[in-house]
Formats: sequence, C-alpha cells, structure tokens
Amino acid sequence: MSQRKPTKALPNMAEADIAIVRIAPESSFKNKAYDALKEAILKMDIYSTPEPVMLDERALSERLGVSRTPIREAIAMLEQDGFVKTVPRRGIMVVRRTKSEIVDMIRAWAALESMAARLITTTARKKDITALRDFFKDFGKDHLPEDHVEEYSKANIAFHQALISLSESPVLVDLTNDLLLHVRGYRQLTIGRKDRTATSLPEHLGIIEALEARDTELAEKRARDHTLGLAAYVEAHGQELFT
Amino acid sequence: MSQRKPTKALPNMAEADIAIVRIAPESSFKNKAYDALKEAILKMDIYSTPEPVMLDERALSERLGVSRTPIREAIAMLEQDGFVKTVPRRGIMVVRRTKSEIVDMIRAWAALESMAARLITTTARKKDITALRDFFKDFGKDHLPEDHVEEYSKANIAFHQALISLSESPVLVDLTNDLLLHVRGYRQLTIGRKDRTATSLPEHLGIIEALEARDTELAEKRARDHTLGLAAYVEAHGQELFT
DNA sequence: GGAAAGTTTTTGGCATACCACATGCCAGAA
DNA sequence: TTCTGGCATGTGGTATGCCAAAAACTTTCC
Repeated sequence: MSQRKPTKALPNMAEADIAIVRIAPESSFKNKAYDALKEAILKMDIYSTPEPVMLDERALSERLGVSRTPIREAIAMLEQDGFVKTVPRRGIMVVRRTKSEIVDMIRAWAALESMAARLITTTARKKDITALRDFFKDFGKDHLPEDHVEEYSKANIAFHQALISLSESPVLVDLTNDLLLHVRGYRQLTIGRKDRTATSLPEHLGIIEALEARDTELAEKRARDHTLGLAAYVEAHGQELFT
Repeated sequence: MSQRKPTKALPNMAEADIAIVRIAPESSFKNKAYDALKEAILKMDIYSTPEPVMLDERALSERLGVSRTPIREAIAMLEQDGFVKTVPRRGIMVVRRTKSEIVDMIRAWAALESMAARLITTTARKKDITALRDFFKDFGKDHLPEDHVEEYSKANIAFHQALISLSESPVLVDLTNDLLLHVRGYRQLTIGRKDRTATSLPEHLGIIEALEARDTELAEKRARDHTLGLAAYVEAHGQELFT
C-alpha cells in the first residue's frame, strides 16, 4: 500500500469547489421490496378475515414494477423475520400469531425492557431520563388517557421505544423493535383498552422515578412488572381477538 | 374474481385415517444452502485473519451444485440473521462483531434467561428442574471443571439451553439460540477460561436450587447475575480477542 | 345427476443470460 | 517517472423462461 504523499492538497482548480454531493447509493430493489412488503403486512388487518391472507409473487412483482427475483429475495427475508410462511406450490401466507404466541412475545419484551431499565440507571444522563415524562405531558385531569385512547397509545409506544433507546444497547433496541412489530397488530385492540389505560400512566411515571433515583433493582422490577401486566391482560382478555 | 363454490368439505375416505404423515417436502435448495452456509460460517474462525472473510456467489453455487438463485436467497436470509453483509459489486462479507457487540448480546441473553428462570419457578415440574444437575454430574473433586475446560464448556452450553427450554417459551428459546450462535464464536475463547470456569459451576447450582425452591425473585436474580458476570468478564478480559 | 378421469391453470423453485458498477492493469501522454 | 483515461475483468442485481406439483376446471361415462 503506497503512502499518499501529502503534496498540495488540491490542484488549484477553482472549479473543483462546485457543490458536489455524494451520490446516493440508492437501495436495491430487493430492499425496496422488503420495506414495501413489510409495511404493507404491518398495515393490513390480518385477523379480520377467517382465512389466511395470501401473497402472490407474480402479482407483487407487477404491482411493484420489478421482476420476481428481488421479490423472492424480499420474501425470503420476511420469512426469516417470521412475517410470512411460504409453502411450495401452495402460496405465501402472512403468518397469524396465536394468543399464546403474542403473550410469549410480550414476556420476552418485558425481559428486554427490564434489562434496559437496569442499564439506564447506571449510564443514562439525568436529563434524558427526565425527558421521558414529555411523552405524557399532554395528559392530565382534563385530558385523561382513557378518553383519548388512540393518542395515548401512540405516546405509549413512543415512550417504550425511547426508554429502550436510553439503554444505548443496539441489541436490546433491535430485538424489542422486532417484537413490537409482531405485537403491534394487537396493540390497537388491547393496549388501548380503557381499563388498562387507566393504570398504565402511573406505572410509567413510577418507572421514570425509579430511573431518576438510580434505583437499579426497583427500576428493573417496575419495568418488568408493567409489561408483564400487559401480558397477563392479553392472556386474560384477549380471547375474543383470536376468533 | 370468480366465486368459489363451497362444495362438500371432505370426501368420506375411511382410509384417510391411517397414519399418513405429510410426505417430506424435502427442503428446497434455498433452505439447504441456508443450512450449509450457516454451518460453514459458524464453523470458520473469522477472527483469526486480519481482513474480513468474503463469500462468492458463483463459487458457492458451484461448490453446492446449484444455481446462484437459491444461493442468493440463502444469503438474503443470512443477512437478516446478521451473519453476513453484502455490499453491491464488492462482495459478501462474513460479519465480524466487536467486543462491545458481543457484550451487548450477552446482556440481552442475561435478560432472556432471567425471564426464563422466572417462568420456570411457576410452571416447570420438579423432576425437570432437578434433571438440570445431570449436566454437571461428571464433575467433582477429582474431575474439576477447570481441568477439563473443553468438556465443561459443552456441558455449560447444554445446561443453558436446557434451562431456557424449561420455560416452555418458544420466543425465549429462539431468541436465545440466535444470540448464542453469534456469541459462540467467542465462547471457546472466553467461557472456557480457567479463572471463570471455577466460579461457574457453583453459580449454576445456585440457580438450580433457587428454581427448586420456587423462589421466583432469587432464581431470576441468580440467572441474571450469572450471565451478566460473563458479560463483565468478556468486557474486562476480552480485549486481546479482538485484535 | 354425479363422480371419476383428463386437462388447463396457477404457483413457487430453479437455471440462465445480461446488466451496471467497482477495481486493477496498462498504454500513452505529460 | 508520474499521471490519466480506457479497457478487461470480477461481483452482485435483475429479468426471463421453463419446470413440476397442486389446484381448478372440463369432459366423459355410468
């Protein structure tokens, strides 16, 4: 490897200064297809119909304007994620999770989030922890969460994601996001329920207080119990959602 | 779109009741390639060479005797797993993890395993818990773990996997297995170290005791602290492994 | 009529051809 | 000798076409 002699930095070409921006690498069709399909799957309500939702390679390739090859690669990736399942000569079906699977995922989420809380007590900055309260600053006596379920649900998700992020652990962040994507299909049906919403906010504040107090064990426990509470709720009341 | 006539659901074939198992769909080339490549990647020592290990689609397709298409689909899956990273027109490289990434993964593992321990105290059968001791029954005063590092390391992994399995949580099992696959490359270099091995076995026994006692909080704490101890160990002593 | 047999259509799996871009080598200019 | 542009070559990306199996549809025959 030859050393580059630091001669004159640039030849004195005045025109070299023209605004040249790095050209965009622009993602491949494979990745574009992956993103598009993933979004579509997350958006559709797969539990509203009795029979499973099927996908068709050729139809998709036509809809997206690319050939089947990148579509198939995207499908292979989605299958790794557990969003679809392809059966040879039958079709590609969007995976429907059972209630116990969802509960199981929420438990894993609880595990990861409690670890995040633990880490936060030892590394996060005070101001970042306090900032978590902002997600709920719009809610109060005259703006109750249980009266604005939709709005609260969004704040809820944002809070949890921000919380995990504070751990500065990429693995925890990624794993949790993956789990949330799978669970989210139900969230609009379960998290938002009035009876749970009422207890949710105080618990969140309790977690933040423990974090601020740098009480590792307490923060971990509160984070865990809060999310395990959701798991128990889904387990108890989610039956009607899985007709 | 033509309506599908709901004719008779099933013909009454009495002989359909004999134990016919769906004939093996005999995995596709895509999946075979995925398995083969995954195994090969896990087996290779990617940290021994300075420059990254590269894969070549065409070479692989020739070696495995299939076309590039299934190979590419397998690569796409491995990329989802985080084992490889493909850069357009440059190549496919086996991902090398940094020390902090490994430590991060071990922390997530600790989170999941402590949740598993928690669940086990409430659901597992006594005999299954007790059976966990068997993994270490060969070790004693005249057969010290620190003198049979390789053997102990295997028992160690088997123990942890059996432990997680007892939780009967597919999500915890899968997530942990994935993490272990990534961490394992280091395990032979770190877990097996004498100084840590000596403290490992007593900690394992401590976990088992807490499980048997159905002490949820204690079991969770011991499982967590044990694995966090490994994380701390790697963080402190693993530097030389990431030259 | 209706069921069995035959035919067409659908659908994912795979192979192959070609494309675009990154690199490296090299001849020719400076 | 050094630098520069062109060209050969390597590598992943994409488009197509064909195949086999399963499902859907038609025809035939009792």
